[in-house]
Amino acid sequence: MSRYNFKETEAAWQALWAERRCFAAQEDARRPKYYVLEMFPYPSGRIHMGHVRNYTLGDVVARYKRAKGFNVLHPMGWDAFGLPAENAAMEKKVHPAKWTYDNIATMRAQLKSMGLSLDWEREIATCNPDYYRQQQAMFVDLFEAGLVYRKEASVNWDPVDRTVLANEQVIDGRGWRTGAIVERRKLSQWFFKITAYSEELLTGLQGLDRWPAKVRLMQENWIGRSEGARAFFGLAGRPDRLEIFTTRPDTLFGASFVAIAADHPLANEFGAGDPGLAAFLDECRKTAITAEAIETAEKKGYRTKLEVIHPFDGSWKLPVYVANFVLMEYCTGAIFGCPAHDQRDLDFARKYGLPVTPVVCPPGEDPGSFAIGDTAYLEDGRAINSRFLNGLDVAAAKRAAIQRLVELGVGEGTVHYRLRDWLVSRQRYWGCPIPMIHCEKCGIIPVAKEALPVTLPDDVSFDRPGNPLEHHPTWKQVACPRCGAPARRETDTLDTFVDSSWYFARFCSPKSERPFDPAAVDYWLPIDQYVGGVEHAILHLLYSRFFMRALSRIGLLQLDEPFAGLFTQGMVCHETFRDAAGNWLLPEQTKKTIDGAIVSTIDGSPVVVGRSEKMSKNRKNVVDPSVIIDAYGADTARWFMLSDSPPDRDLEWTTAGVEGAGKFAQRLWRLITERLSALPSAETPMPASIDARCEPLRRVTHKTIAGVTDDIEKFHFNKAVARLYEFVNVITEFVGTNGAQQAIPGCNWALREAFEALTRLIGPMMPHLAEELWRQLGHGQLVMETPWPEADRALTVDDSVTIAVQVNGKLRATIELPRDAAQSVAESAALAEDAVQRALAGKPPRKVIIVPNRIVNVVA
RNA sequence: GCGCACGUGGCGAAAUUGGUAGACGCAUUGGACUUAAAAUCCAAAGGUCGAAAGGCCAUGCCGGUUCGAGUCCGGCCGUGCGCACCA
Repeated sequence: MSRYNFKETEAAWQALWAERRCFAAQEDARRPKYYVLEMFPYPSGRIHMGHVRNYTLGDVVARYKRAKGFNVLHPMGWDAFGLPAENAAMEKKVHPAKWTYDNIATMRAQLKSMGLSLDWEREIATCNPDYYRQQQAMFVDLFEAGLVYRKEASVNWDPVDRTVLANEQVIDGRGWRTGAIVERRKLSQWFFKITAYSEELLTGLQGLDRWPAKVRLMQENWIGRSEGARAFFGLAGRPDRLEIFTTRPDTLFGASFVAIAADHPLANEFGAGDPGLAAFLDECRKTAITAEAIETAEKKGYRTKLEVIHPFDGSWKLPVYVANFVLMEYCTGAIFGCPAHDQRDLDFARKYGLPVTPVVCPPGEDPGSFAIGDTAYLEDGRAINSRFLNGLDVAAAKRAAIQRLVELGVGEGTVHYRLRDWLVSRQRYWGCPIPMIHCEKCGIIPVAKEALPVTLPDDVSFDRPGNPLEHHPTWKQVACPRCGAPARRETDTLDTFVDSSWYFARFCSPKSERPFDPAAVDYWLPIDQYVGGVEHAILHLLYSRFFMRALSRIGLLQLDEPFAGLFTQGMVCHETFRDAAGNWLLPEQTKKTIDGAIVSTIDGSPVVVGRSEKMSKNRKNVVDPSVIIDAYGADTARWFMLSDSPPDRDLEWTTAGVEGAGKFAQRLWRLITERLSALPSAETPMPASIDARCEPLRRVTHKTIAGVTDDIEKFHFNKAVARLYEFVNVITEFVGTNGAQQAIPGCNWALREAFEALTRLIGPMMPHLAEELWRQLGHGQLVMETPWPEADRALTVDDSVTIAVQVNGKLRATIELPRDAAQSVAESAALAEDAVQRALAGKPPRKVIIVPNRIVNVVA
């Protein structure tokens, strides 16, 4: 029995693909293009199973589309800047650049062993000065276009990584990488003006019909559009005014107080002359901002000595509170409270004895007697107690109130977005230097384009905490480009999410002297299919959508949406193991004893098996892809990744599953290679007449072609796998299990057809095995150069159909009928069934429902 | 708290979108081959009653619509994800 030697075979085909430059892409106006991309990896050391899944999914698409005749671009690169390199530098005394490039070399070799159809000639690394030089030029252009600015703001500070973070990188009040509770710090920082595109980024989502609805919704919520009005309340006895935002301008006559944030300028001003207020402000600032803290924190206010005047009535004064639930970060940091129609305001009013005036009357209630109890009324109704608004419904009252605000010059209708500008400066070394110079005389001056790139100095030390660029003895000393006086180079570097916001466009012309070659980006963009983890639903995917718009503004390309199709894959999970002391154990440090118990291989002690979780180094529930590829081969690892679980769901890694995949590869090998001698040659045309006994096999072949094609188009790879198993089972049954002698003698041509279809259909999933089988089948051409098989429609539709027969909705029999048989034929055939008659128990059917080619339901 | 998903055998999952629930795989059990094991092949298998034929019960729970519901509607329960003092 011959065994498939995956080790030699995989290496040989990989070498041949590389030698023939099979995956090198070139623009070709005559062919339809297809750009498929997986999110590029951070070179952390070695690839993990998440990478294997991600790149396998993308590679199936790439190879399939190539076979379908598309000109496919499928590149790979490295998201190479980032903090782990600096941490490694501190711990292992190795330079971040060396650490990073060593990791890239390791991971590149690992990826190559997977047999991915990647165009390695386009490989890029974001830490390469050739790459970040372009990014620095973009930064300067964006600065000049007003899309980059520097301002002092209250920002998120991660005390562990010792850098600021963007809003998107703070999750539940904690840094996204470190998990440390972020602090608020007032710092001068660089921002990208993503808010200039709030509306566009929101409406653009509607056109992304090949994105998961979930991701679109998340971005929609993140942008957080709310329509309402801004209104000005005059400060009693002062010339200035207080600006508030509300979504309910129709309830202005129900106002009973105004509340401002503790960080509001007015709060600070009054705190100076009011020790009680000063103490309250202190208390507010100390309150943590984690989810739990917010959940439990009591809603508190402090009544200031300030009063404001109602925008609609100069004689109506309202008290001003400082309240701990009003956020300076959101909108103007000031609200008006309408207790009758907002639950939080109601609680507040009850607590501090403020009036509760209903101004919206529910339908059916008497306006004269309607009163609010413990629950605010939030629904629609008619305006009451609201002078000129009385009688209007909520929507009309909103419009009328806004109109009056405008007439009186005390406000206007407005749209507010939750999205904040993107804070991009980081106080770290291993990132793209921000090409700016601070001159005492001239201010902030961009580095001249000719002087780019501003490269990172090599001679840095990580001996003390903080930014090594800041500590460098000479690097930041520079002459002002404008006046020549001694000036200071910007020592902040860019958020690595900037690097990843345009890498996919750089792949179109990775060696261009300009950021992009216009012909190349015109040809390849947008990306037809992007594949990656859902954890980037907001961060990377939103930033990139913004960045393409910003780059279009400065004329580098013309593109709004970079990712026409998006697929978010699930995680790779594995059981977790701990020993008696609670220490995590690697899967290979555990074994199953004869009686089924799991014990440690270190000391034989019992192991506690925990629930399956995402593979992570912390929990040690990881399996090294290289170990698997060495033991089972890349094709087997890929096949397992594709079987069983739908790609968008989490996948449970099991040794048994991988072994099953390996067995299938061997089974395929035997099935085909053991019967080669019986087959007609590869060039034999279809015989003029084919033995009727071959038809069942031919039908299954063509149905499988049609089914697998449809499954791949829809990303239902697990179903494609199941279908191929079924196909193999059918072929096996057809040929018998003891070699070729049992096959129907006249059907060798049909058998070759089945084998060839099978080989081509597994090509995207198990490319090496497919190539080898294709060669064994006598083909000189590569299977990856062979067009995708076409199903013969005449063979995918059966002449007869199995119809279910129900009595009162319960299955009683099945009948075989010619396709599209007359309803009367179906009815009499159904009624002729014994089981049907038994179920009817002699009663005549009241009604017979017939769905052609599907079902007959007899109603008794 | 708000929003969005999802709940199907021992396990991963299918189910042509309202029409034969459990395809396919894993694990399991029996058998063949073998001195034996591995590998391979064949077969069984949702639960339950039954010797069998066959019946009944089964898609988280409770209702509803329908000739017919895993699929649609309403209400619970549970899990996961996102956002969260959002004005």
